[in-house]
Amino acid sequence: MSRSSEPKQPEPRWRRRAEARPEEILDAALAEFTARGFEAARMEDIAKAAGLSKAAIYLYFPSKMALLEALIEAKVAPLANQAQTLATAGAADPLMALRMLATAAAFRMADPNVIAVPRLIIGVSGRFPEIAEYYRTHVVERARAALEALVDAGKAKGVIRDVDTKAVTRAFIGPLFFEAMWTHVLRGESALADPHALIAQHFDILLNGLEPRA
Amino acid sequence: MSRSSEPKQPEPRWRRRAEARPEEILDAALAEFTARGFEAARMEDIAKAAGLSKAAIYLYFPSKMALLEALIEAKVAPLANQAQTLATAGAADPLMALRMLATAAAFRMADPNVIAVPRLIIGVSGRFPEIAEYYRTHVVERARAALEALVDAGKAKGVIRDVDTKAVTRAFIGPLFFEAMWTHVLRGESALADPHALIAQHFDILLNGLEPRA
Amino acid sequence: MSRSSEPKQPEPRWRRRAEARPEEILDAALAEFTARGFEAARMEDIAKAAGLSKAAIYLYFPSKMALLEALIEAKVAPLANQAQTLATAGAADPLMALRMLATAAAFRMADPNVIAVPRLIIGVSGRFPEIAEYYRTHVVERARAALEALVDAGKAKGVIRDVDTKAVTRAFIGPLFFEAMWTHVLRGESALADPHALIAQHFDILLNGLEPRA
Amino acid sequence: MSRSSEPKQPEPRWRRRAEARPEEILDAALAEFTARGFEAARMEDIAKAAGLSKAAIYLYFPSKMALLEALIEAKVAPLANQAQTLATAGAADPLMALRMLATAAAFRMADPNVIAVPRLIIGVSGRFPEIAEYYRTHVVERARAALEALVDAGKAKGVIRDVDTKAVTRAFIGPLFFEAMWTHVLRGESALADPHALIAQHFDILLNGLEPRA
DNA sequence: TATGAATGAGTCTTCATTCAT
DNA sequence: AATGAATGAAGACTCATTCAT
Repeated sequence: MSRSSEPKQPEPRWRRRAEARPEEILDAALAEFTARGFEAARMEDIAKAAGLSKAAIYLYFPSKMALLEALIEAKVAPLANQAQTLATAGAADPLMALRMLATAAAFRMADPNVIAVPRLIIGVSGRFPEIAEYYRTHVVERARAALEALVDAGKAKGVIRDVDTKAVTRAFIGPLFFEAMWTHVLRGESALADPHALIAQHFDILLNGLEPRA
Repeated sequence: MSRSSEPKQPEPRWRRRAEARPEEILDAALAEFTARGFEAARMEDIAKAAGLSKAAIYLYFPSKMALLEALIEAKVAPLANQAQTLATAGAADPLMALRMLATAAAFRMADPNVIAVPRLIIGVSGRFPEIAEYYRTHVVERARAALEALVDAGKAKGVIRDVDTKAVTRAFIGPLFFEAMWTHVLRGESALADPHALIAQHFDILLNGLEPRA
Repeated sequence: MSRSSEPKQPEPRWRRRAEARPEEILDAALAEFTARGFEAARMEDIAKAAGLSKAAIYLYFPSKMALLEALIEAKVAPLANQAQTLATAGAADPLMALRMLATAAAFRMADPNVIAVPRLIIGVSGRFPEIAEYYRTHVVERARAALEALVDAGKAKGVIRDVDTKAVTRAFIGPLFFEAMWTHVLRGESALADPHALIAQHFDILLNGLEPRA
Repeated sequence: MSRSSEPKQPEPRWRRRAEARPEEILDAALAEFTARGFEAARMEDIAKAAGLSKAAIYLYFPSKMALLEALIEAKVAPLANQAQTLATAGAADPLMALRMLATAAAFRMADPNVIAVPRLIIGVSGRFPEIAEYYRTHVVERARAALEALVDAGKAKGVIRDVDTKAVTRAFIGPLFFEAMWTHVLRGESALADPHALIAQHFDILLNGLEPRA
């Protein structure tokens, strides 16, 4: 039990938190990029937001562009995983999985960060198509694939009508995406004041297509 | 001799295109803004694309920002009108109106210019919220209102089930919007290779929610 | 005779001397590069010396490096030609040619600009070996070749002893080069206060080797 | 216990190389300064080459400039001594001394380090005239003086013709200097592939001027 | 109306130098 | 003695905008 028995762990008191820095910087960068756009964001502001001097950022990232890339990559990895998980975990009860997914999505939509990255990508897609492509292949395409797998599973199980899988998927994603843009980019009044009710409505529409009503 | 005898024709040899200029410039600006983003777009490139010298642009627009504003305004006006028209024209047969609308939208989606403005707005929304607001109130809100009017009309006529109007509207717009982003921003392969078929599918899903199948 | 008969030569009164600029800039650049070294020279100072704003330089040269390259090239061309001329023009009386050459060189040595370029090249040779090579092949090697041709011609005519051509050439160039460095780089007191006398001495030494004294 | 009993040996485990450090650093500095020029050389690279961290250099030298100064001084001292020695040691047989000197110089010329310092000085002379002056007074002027002493001694002994001492000296140094620049700075093919033979030729020229052939 | 030339203000990036450990 | 982390100051380069013609 006794910690005292352990040999000396030099563990400098706080090591100037060097290894926390990259993440802090990326967070600051995302914030600035989102607020001002990639081009208009100033390294100095990112630095200030991260609590560093301008020059210090370059100890961790070699350029503004690298910051953007690292940012995308960092934010993308978890999403890709989630998609993977979803497809397998939901295979047992695809319909339930879709329902839960929509509800979860609707709730997370209150967080402006959710669309921060997509929005950023839309902004830079013209100049850096590789980034758009990276996002498409690593996130959107995987998410689509996961959803399609769920729908196909549902169709196989007979719990979902025989509709075009791609169309359903699009019909599933689209409104959520649009809602996010509407709310956080256009700053329109969210229709999701009561996400429960509205998602139910939305899903009802979809489900009526998927699962013909009695 | 005799200049004085002529009526006041100030030698219009080159004049002809003069008043076409503003529009040409705006087109060039939209192209550059879309391709590079507002910040990264260079006045010089816009000028080149419009066939003018950099300085000449300033004879028509006082600043880059003014270019952006004029651009939005110019592209927005027709849309606002269309929305207006739609609501009234479609009142007679709302369901048919919605169908035609979806089909038309799907077809126009092949044109990358369709999302050029929305995309641009997403890009600058962080820095110029007024622009985002302008677009929201002048375009998106009106379009929504028009659609909602159609749906409500449909419900009143009994040809549309009693669902939540806002939800249907979102379910109608969302997938189209998403498809546009997917295709032109992320450069994903369009699911609309055969728009007819797919829109039918999409609409089928919606309609199954709107108009319960037998 | 009458100019008046000619059609309108628009010839703007002074055309803002745009085409004189590049040379002015190069001169300023040479001065700064020589005074401070390539790295330490600031574009702003070059601009100031050339009577322009910093940004204006970039209308004529795309980068500091380009400035250096253009500079070398501009200063090198005439030298290369002179070498060419020398070899042919002097073929008739090689000994006289060498004498005159040495005298001319000694006189021009008073001008600090003479070694400005060689000195600059020595300074940047480590970082930009291509520039050193360019200078070697275009200037030094040609000069050597021209001198060697003269010496060989002299030997063929019997007015120069049968010494090793390369060695003579080196013995001819070396002291002049050293004198230049001594005077302008190390700011030592020139031994050439009376170039005539000293060149005579120097040449006497050489000639006594070339043409054994009675 | 008992530390007190030991004599003051402050644990010299690692000490050994400590006092070699300054020299190692200076060597690294010379290498970098030569390769990139004083301005372009980065302290970090010097540190790396010397096997230290950037900050550690400052424990030995207070600034980059100090590094340059120390460097010059360190490299200059031996040269000054050699010159001193030369003049006295060669007084007995000045002609032989000059011959040996030339041969030795020619052989040492294969080592690129020989001109490293002169080259460096030429590079920084514009910005730091004091350094150029230091080098001139401490090295070049002394070397000249030593050579002139030899020549004068030769003249006094009657083994050297009565030429202008300064001119001979210059004629002696110049070609060697030029050869060094040619070889190591311009990277031209050395004429000294066989130094013996060529020096003989070179010296032959000089000596024929000093000591008229039969 | 049109433009080649010019510039002021700004941004990214670098680097000698210092600091805390 | 040594270093990883940090920064202030500076410089190359860009670009929206203005000016003179």
